[in-house]
Amino acid sequence: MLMASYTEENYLKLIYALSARQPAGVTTNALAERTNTRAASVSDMLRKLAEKGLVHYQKYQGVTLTDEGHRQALQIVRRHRLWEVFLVEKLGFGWDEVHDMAEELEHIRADKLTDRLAIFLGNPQFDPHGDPIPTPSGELPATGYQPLCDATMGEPVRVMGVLHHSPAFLQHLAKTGLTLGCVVKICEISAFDGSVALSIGEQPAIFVSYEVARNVLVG
Amino acid sequence: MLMASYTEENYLKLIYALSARQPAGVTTNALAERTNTRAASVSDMLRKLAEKGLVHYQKYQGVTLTDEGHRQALQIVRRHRLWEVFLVEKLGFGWDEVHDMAEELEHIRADKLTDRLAIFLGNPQFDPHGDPIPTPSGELPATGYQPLCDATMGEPVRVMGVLHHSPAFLQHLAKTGLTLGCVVKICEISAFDGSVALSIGEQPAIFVSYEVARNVLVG
DNA sequence: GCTGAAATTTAGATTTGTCTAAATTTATGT
DNA sequence: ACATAAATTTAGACAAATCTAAATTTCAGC
Repeated sequence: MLMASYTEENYLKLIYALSARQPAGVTTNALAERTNTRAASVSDMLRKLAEKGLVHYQKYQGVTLTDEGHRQALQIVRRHRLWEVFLVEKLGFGWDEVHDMAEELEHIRADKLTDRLAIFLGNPQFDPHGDPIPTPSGELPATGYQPLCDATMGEPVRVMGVLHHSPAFLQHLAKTGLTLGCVVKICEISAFDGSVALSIGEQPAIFVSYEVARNVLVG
Repeated sequence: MLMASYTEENYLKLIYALSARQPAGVTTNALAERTNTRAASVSDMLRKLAEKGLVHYQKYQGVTLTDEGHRQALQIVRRHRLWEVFLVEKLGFGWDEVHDMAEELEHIRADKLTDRLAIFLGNPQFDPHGDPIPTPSGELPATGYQPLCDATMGEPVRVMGVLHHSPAFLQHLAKTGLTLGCVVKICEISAFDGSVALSIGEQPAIFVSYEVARNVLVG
């Protein structure tokens, strides 16, 4: 009754991720879109996950994780983020290349493997995208980071993470020079289109779209 | 038409492994025993693999790999053995603990991952059990090793590998002191039960069963 | 060469995760 | 409030990988 299949794990992880934006309950359509399946398939799966006690599910009312579902989701997230560290730090991949590989590696459940991997990596607290890595017992270091677009104008802040992990977004960041750890300052937010004028370190100011500023975390 | 499923990969790998002992064709029952499934299920799968062009299959006559099947099997074996090196060399596992984890890791197909892993590990030629690691292009370093039981009496030889990978066997070896790389000499083969008297390095002679001697490779 | 045993395959069913199409429930606009 | 649009669920089907039970083929002993 307790062990989730590969597919079920992907649902748990996705419900966890979308819960941040939809705390009252993740919708069927939102899940269908992100899993590249149809809403009908999602309904079936939610019923099954509810039977297993991994989600709270009321028909037509969206879904949230149970305590057990939340615990399992955090384990998956922990494995995903540890493998991302491995791929970047040890194998030399770029942070824009590792998501799909980590997506497969995360499903290997052997706790001994995960724990030794964490030790091998020096028990990192954050993955290459700045996301916190849950501890073995499921605690998630709180970050208190905020989106770059909400930072105080003129105040220097450090880039600590991203909200999007798509290769396209990460490569775009690389081109603008916005790398993890660099210090930036908002110079101006355009009244015309919301574009954000930034200075990165001592460089002259550049413009990034509001969409970019909304998906970069600073602290 | 070309990509094999997780389960199909396990069949290919197994057919490859059993082909060494049954070059004329691996039997359905042999596969059923090793996959923990029934002969009927194996029949179904062999028909499917034949349709995909991965095996030569004549009803009632056993199965062999096609060139493409052989190529894919070697890729899987390469990944399996590279991950075993990683688990032992980098994460500090014993050689008796790594098989099941490698069994899952081997199914991650990303070539970039496999190639970078090989580089990270220093392009090893042999896994922790002494088995040769196929190259990216599918060449398998020939070893010319022979079972310990066939070694010339009184002649010192070096332990280079094992034919069995079960934790029970490997832990038994550890207890007798037969480790990879150690130098041994056959002192006597018992006429009573085939037990083999060995001296390991400068230590006084010990007895191991014929079954042990048959599954240790020396060269 | 026959005959029974062993090995193998076929037939039909089951489970998992998906689909399409139809039915149902909730939300929206006036 | 009420019609209709949007979201969601149900119904029925399918492919993958397995099973049991029955049928078939091969093999071994004589």
